[in-house]
Amino acid sequence: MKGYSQFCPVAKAAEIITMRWTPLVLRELMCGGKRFSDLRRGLCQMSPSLLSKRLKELEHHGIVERLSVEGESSGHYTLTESGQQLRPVIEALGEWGHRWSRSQVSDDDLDAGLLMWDMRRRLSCTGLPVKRLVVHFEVMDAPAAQRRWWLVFDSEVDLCLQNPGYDVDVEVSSDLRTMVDVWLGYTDTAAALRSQNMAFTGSRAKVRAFKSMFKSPFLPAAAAAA
Amino acid sequence: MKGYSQFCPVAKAAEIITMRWTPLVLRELMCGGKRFSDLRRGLCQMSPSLLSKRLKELEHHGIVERLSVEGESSGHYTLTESGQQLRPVIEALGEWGHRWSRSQVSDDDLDAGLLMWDMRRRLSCTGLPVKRLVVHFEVMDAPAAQRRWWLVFDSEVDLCLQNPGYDVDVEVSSDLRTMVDVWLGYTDTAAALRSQNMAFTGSRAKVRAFKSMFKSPFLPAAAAAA
DNA sequence: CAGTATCCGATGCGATACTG
DNA sequence: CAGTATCGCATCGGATACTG
Repeated sequence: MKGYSQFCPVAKAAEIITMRWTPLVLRELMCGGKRFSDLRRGLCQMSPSLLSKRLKELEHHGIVERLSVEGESSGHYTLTESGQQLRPVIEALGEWGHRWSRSQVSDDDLDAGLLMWDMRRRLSCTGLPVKRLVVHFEVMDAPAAQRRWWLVFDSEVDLCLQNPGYDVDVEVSSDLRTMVDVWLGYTDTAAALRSQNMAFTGSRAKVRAFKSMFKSPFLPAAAAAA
Repeated sequence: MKGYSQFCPVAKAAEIITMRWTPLVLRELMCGGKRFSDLRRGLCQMSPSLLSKRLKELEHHGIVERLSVEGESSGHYTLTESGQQLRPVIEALGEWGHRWSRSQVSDDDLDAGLLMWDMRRRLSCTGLPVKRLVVHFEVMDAPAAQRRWWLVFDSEVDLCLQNPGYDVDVEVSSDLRTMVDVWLGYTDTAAALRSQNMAFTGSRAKVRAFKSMFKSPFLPAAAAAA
């Protein structure tokens, strides 16, 4: 990308940050992605060569650092101090997007894989009243390969496309649009259940446990918008 | 630009905001530019057709509104509520750029026209102890067409490439790099004068008056960085 | 002045295949 | 798994000229 030939700080920052995919690469790093394959999961439409190129560019600009890990063939990518300080930029983008581009979310922006991956990395199992909770999601209108997911809340949170073998505690079923709306905090979980666009199945106690932790991370943004 | 096929708010916002030139168009609007020609002055390397296209896109996304003005052939562009709320995004970009991309400012990012235009729109003459102050800038190393500028601080601030006829109160001369560094708050005015990379000429009183108003608008950012 | 139309070249980037 | 190399098309956008 050619520069803007302007000394203005907005222009200089934009030259680096606003290249295609770059804000999303930064988002992945800010969400804790470290390995190349972590990043790819959240950037599934991005070709590996382009991801590699962007990471090099970010490294070159001192935003990303590549750390080799003892005993592993490949290293980890992390944000430098300069990269950390881009957080307000990405957050501001996200807040604006949450508030103002809801209507732009088209059907082919909806991807069950990205949704589940985002849940897996943003839901925390701390304070769970049971030792382990196994939740089976069924995305009713997704293509076969993306219909069934298992989230296992244990010491870690785990995401599987195959039944991991444990007994299922809670079954969640819904269409994809509803699930995304709930996850983004546009629709209240209770409202989705009431309207029967979403259903939870399981013992009262397990369902309650699940509800207590299944909170949209976008609720602050949703509240700020209102 | 093709979208990212992600429902994530960061992605949806990035699809719109991070297109080439768009952050700079927004910057211009946020700095008060209203007419097509205002915008062009701050975007001198952008072709009018592309500016027109970007404005249409922004209008289409509900970020910019085009208001026709009574009795004028062309209207004014303004930010809608949604556009106003992009201010934190552009500001965050600018703050990061100010802090982290100083070293990336190359010689051909330096443009006397943009510098003077930015001064003209960001310096305010309120509180000036004289009724009018005429300042002549000479950018020693700029090409002939961009060497000499007059800023007239009156009820309004005016910028001319020709001597506007008034007597000059203060003469400022410097090389372009120094001027930009001072304007961006990287170099203190006093330090630039001491090192003789910049010189002010004029009566003691007029020079003092000028110094009192010639403040970098980036000082808050510079302070935050330190 | 305030834009629009057209053209064409560079290149960004997506797809695919490949390697340590 | 963690990337890299290559290829070719699409498109973005820069230049220029034009119009109301």
